[in-house]
Amino acid sequence: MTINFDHKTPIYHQVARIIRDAVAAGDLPEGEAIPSVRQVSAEQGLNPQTVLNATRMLIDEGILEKRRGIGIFVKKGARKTLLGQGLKRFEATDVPALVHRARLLGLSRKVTLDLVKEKFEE
Amino acid sequence: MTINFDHKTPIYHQVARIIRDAVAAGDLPEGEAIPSVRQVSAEQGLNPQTVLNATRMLIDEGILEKRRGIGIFVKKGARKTLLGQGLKRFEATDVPALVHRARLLGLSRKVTLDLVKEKFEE
Amino acid sequence: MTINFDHKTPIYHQVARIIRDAVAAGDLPEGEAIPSVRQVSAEQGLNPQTVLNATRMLIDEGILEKRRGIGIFVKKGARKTLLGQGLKRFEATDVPALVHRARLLGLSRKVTLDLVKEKFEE
Amino acid sequence: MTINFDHKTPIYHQVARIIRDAVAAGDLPEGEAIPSVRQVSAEQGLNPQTVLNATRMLIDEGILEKRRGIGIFVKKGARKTLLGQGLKRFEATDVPALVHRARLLGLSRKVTLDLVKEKFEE
DNA sequence: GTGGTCTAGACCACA
DNA sequence: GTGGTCTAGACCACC
Repeated sequence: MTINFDHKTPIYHQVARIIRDAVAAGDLPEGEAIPSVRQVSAEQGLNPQTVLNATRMLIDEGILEKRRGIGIFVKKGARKTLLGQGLKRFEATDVPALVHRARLLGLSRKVTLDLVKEKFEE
Repeated sequence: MTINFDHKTPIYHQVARIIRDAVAAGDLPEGEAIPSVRQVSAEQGLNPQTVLNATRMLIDEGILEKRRGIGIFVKKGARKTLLGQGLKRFEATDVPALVHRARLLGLSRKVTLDLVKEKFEE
Repeated sequence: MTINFDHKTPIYHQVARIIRDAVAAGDLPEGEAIPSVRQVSAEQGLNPQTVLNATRMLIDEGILEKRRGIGIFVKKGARKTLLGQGLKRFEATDVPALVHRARLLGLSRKVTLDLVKEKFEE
Repeated sequence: MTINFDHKTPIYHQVARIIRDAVAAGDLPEGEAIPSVRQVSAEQGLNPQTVLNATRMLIDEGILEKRRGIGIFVKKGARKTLLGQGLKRFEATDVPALVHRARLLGLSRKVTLDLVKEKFEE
C-alpha cells in the first residue's frame, strides 16, 4: 500500500484504486466492513478528508455502501461490478489507446502484438 | 487543431500535444520556425501566456529551441527524440500497464491479443 | 531577503537565488516546507505567479518538490545537489573564466593570485 | 567567430565582445576601419540592426569611432582604454565575485588559490 | 516583428 | 489552507 505524494494523480484516486484492487482480488470480501476512515488516515498519514473522498467515489461507483453509525462495507456484487466496469473500460478505452499510440509510432500490428505477447509471458 | 476548453487537461498541455504530434508527423519540419506565440494565441482565442507555457514545456523537453528576437524553432533531431521517447514509454509503460490490467480482469493472453488485433484492423 | 526591482535580472530569478542560498545555508532544512507562495508574495509585494515561477524553476532543478494540496518542500539531498552543482560550476566555469580574463589583460600568475588572496582577506 | 543564437546573452553583446577581443589582441589595429556593418551582417546571418547595436555600444565605450560616409574605425588609444576598463572590472567585479562564490561553497583560501594556480598552469 | 516578465484578479482541484 | 490554470493588459529587450 504505497501512496505517491508527488505524483500527478490525486491521492484520493490512488486510495480508491488500492481499495478497488483489494475488492477485486478478494482481500476485502463482499459484505464485510473496510477499515475505518480514521484508522486508514492515521496509518497512512493522510488527511481524513482525503480518505473520505476516496470512499465517496467508490460509493458513487456502487462498490461500497455506508451503513450509518456502523461503518462502510463492501457491497454485495461489488466484485462483479468492478470486473464488468473494468472489462468495459479495457475494451472501450485501454485497448484503443494502446493501438492509437502504436500507430502514432508507426508500429506494425505484428510488432505491437509481439510486445504484448512478450510482456504477457514474463 | 482543436482545443477542448471543457476537458480537465490543461490547455497548455493540449497545445503542447498538438505541437508534438505535428513535429512527429513532419508537419512542422526540423529547423523551421513554429507559428509565433501571438499568432497561435490570436487564432485559438488563447492568452499568449498559455501558449507560452506550452512552448516552455517543449523547450524543456528538447523539442523546440528559441532564437533570440526571431522566434521559436523545431530543434534538429526533434523527431527522433520524440519517437524515441514515445517508443520507450510504449514499451516500458503502456504495454505493461495494459497487460497488468488484463491480468487483474482475469483475461487470458489469447483474449487480450484478439482484442488488440481486432482494434488494429478497424 | 531583499528583492531589487530595478535590477535587470528577473525577479523570479532573484527569488530562486534567495531560496537556493537559504537551502544551501541550511536555513530551509531538507524535508521541511518552504513558506507558501501566497505568504511570500504577500510579504514581498509580488504577484503569486512570479513567486510560482521561481519555485517551478527550483522544482525542475531538483531542489524542491511539491506535495499535493499541502505545499512545497525542500527535497532530501537538496543541499548536496546544490553544493555539488556549485562546486562543479566553480571549477569548470568560474575559475577558467577568471584565468582567461587575467590572460587577456596580460596579468601574471602572481599578480592574479595576489589579487584573489587580498580579496579573500577582506 | 561564433555566435550562439540560443544563448541567454544578447547577440549584440556577443558581437561587441568579439570586436573588443580583436582590438585588444591587435587583430583590428588602431586607426583602421572595421568590416562594414553590411558585410558582417551578411557573413554572419545577422540582422544589420544587431551589428549596429554592437558598434554603437563600442562607440559609447570609446573603443570605436564613426567617420561619416567612410566607415567605422578603431579609435586611437582603444587598446589602452580596453585594458584599463578590463583591469578595473577585473579587480572590482570579477575577483570579488569569485571570492564570494568560493566562500558560499565553503572553500578555504588555500583551496581556491590552488584551483586558480592550477588553471593558470594549463 | 519576436519572446520575457510582471501585475491583478479570477476560478478550480486537492488535502 | 495549498498550488494550478487562465485571462487581460501592460512594459521591456532584442532582432
